[in-house]
Amino acid sequence: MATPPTFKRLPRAVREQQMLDAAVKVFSRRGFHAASMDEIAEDAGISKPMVYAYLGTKEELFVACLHREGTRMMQAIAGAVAPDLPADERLWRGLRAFFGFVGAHRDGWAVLYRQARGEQPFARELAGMRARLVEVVAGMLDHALRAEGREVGETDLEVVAYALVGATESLADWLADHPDADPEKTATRMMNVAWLGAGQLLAGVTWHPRATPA
Amino acid sequence: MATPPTFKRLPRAVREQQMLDAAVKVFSRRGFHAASMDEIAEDAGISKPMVYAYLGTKEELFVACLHREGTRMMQAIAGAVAPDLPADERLWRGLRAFFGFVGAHRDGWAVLYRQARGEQPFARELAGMRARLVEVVAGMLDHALRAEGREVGETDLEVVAYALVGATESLADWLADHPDADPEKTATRMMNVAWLGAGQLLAGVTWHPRATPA
DNA sequence: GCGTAACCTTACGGGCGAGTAGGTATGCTC
DNA sequence: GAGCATACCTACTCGCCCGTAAGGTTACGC
Repeated sequence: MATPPTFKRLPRAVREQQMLDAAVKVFSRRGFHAASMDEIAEDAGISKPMVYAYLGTKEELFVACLHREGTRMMQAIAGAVAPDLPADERLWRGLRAFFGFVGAHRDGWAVLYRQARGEQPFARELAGMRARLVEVVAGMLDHALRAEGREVGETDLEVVAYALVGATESLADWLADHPDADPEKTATRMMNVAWLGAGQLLAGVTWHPRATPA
Repeated sequence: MATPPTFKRLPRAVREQQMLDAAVKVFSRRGFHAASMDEIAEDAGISKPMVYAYLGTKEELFVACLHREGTRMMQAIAGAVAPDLPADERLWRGLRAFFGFVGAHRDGWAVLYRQARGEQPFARELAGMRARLVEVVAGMLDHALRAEGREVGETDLEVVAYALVGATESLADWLADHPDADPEKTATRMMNVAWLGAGQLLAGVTWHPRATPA
């Protein structure tokens, strides 16, 4: 026949990646429920049964997206952070890697951050990843604090780490919505907020309510 | 008949509030799509057609939830912040009001923060509220900076404000997941991070990358 | 060149849930 | 206590979309 049409036969591994790409794209735009398997299949240039054959049901497909994007992100960060560097250098490299990842994978970020958060079955999965990040940050703070001979309650540490992670995510979201923004510069800005604020804590400065009016 | 059953006839305004209460509850747990109008109606102790009669379609119902919770939150904050106070006092009161609101309306917060964010039609609505908050925070920073005779680019200001708002939201989320946590104390913690970090900026301290290795 | 296994399709079943049609009871006004 | 408006219900329609059955086509071993 003429036009042995664009339907090239491809090995499974390749198709799977194409499907995941399409799924991430569609899920990020529509959300889990509003996304249709038909649209994902069409966007991947393949028919629906193939998706079921390779990646399974819709939930499993979403989880697969979560895993791929989450792993990529974690590896990007872990790969940038050498454990024997001083704390601020580690933080800086981690932030740079993180914002770099978000800038390069906006769809993936949207799935991780905006979509998976609300839907019950997946929220736990995400909370786990987030918790690991918080733990790492808290560890860095704790390490730095002890080096100064100071110490802070575990909950306080966790909460501050939470705040820092939240601030970072928020900036990532800002970045995702401003395609022209520079990841590097955004990382520098975040570094300023984080390191300077943390520096105060390290120095033992604290704010407390004034007259404590009822 | 015996048992003139619990079906009391109630005026419209009351039912509407009950429905909104139920809707917020169900939406917060299930998310927009997974929530069913039947479940909302049942939870409100009423039948489905009443919901349609009073609040309209599912989307309209969700928007109504967004509006009620959003307005409540904004009013709680605005009511706590007197405009002629010093900046740190205003920030402190705003934070206290905010965390107080979240602690008292965890479901409402979940709808605003976790659910509305991903779904396309509503994201804009939310982004607007968020933008107003960011603007207010940026305004406070700018005001404080000018009082010190310093000045900062508009984008920088916006980005820092974004980070602070993000950190605050993140802590709110932490609060929502820890029912025993104290909103007041959480607000104090956030105040520490925000004010101390901001204080550094006010003082003109900045962090910058060291040797700038490629 | 022919079997066989993997790749890929069209076309359908079936359930779930948004939205509605049409009717019943209750309170309020005069 | 007749009339009317408003609160309220049961029971349906209908479309969308997940998931699958059954069959066609390309490559590859031998």
